[in-house]
Amino acid sequence: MAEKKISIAVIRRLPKYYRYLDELEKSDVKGVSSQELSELTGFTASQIRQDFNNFGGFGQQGFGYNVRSLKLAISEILGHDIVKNAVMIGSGNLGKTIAKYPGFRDCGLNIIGIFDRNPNNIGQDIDGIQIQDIKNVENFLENKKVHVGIISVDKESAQDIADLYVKYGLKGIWNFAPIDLEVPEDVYVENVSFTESFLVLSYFLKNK
Amino acid sequence: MAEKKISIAVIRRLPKYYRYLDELEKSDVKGVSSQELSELTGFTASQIRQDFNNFGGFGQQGFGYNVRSLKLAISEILGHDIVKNAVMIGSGNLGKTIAKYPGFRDCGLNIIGIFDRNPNNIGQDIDGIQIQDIKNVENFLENKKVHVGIISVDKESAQDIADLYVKYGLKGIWNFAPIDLEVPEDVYVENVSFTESFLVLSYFLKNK
DNA sequence: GTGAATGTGTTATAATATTAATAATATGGA
DNA sequence: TCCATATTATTAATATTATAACACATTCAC
Repeated sequence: MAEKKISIAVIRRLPKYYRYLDELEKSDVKGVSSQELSELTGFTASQIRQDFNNFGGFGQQGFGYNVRSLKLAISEILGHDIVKNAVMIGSGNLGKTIAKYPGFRDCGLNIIGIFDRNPNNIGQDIDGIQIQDIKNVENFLENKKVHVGIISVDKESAQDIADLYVKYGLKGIWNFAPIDLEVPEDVYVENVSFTESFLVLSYFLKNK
Repeated sequence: MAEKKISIAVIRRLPKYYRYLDELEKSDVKGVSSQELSELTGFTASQIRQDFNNFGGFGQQGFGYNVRSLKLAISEILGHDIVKNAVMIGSGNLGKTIAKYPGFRDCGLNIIGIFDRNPNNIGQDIDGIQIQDIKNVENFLENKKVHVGIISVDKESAQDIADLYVKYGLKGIWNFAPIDLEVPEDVYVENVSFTESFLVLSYFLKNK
């Protein structure tokens, strides 16, 4: 198969489509047109049709898209339904918040281990997961099937943690530290940066 | 003046430039070339020069860019140095984490009020700010100079909060709820979506 | 059944963004 | 002072992304 490469811009729109399709399905709506989705999402109908066509024609001419099957298709592409075991290092405020965040289960995120070096945190329980001493993390990564490494430590330690994740073969890193991690080609890093986000807001506050 | 519009893609790169320039300045580096910045940021040197030229030539041919003045220029563009008073509604795990997040002061974020409807939270103190009853928020917005509204409530309440912020004339909303807010043209909403971020990671985990 | 209306899939066009190429300019050493 | 070097500013070329256009399949009313 030709494996047409789907652009990152399209990928970043998929979760939004998914969200609305999920809502529609819950409201028992069976079909939806690109025009209707356009009104919901704010993207143009043309773009929506283009996006969906990236992964094969789902629509039915004269009718629109079947909500359920389109949602499933997007879910499939995003790997929504696959369970992704994750380890978190750093259980400060941010780590705890992420670990407790509702709705991740629905994305297939399954945090199976949380580690910290702070003795005050070790032993605490976050939604049924006990925070372990970071000393145990290598052993844990060695023996468990872990797909995603979450980094919620300060920026000084973040690269070390990333190196550790890479060493144990994790291919996905979810990084909350405000630093650019250096990882091999085949590892994907998804950054969440509060500061960068806020600065963009700051820009528009000033220039709008 | 011609007010050349700077594209959003450029704006989203600026915080990263700022970060590295800040580091360089702290290491007492006086000048930097686009080539060097390229190695640091991962953007091409050509793109970096283009970006900087969007807001006037700062470089010196044969030498590069002056770290300090370039940093100041970017800071100026982002409105980094301007104090932005903010109100937060929703002081659950996420709200508390944001409120305590270190480094925001350096971006000009100044949270002056935190509100919640949960009696268990009201009265608690977050880094010197007392959580108030949400009943008081209208009065607060009426009387204080507030620039940014932070939304850290669940998605069911988010639109109501947004409406409230809009009603009191705030022009910037920092939204952490997983929903697209409807606001007038002149209000800018910056979304932070953990779920969307994670799903992109999920995609690459599967397709890389 | 037939024809108008709907709405996709696809191709064409336009707009943006990125990268490359080149001309211009400051620096520093002989 | 003049030349070689470094490196920007600017223009040009390319690639990517988004929008528009339209032919054609499907539905639905009559």
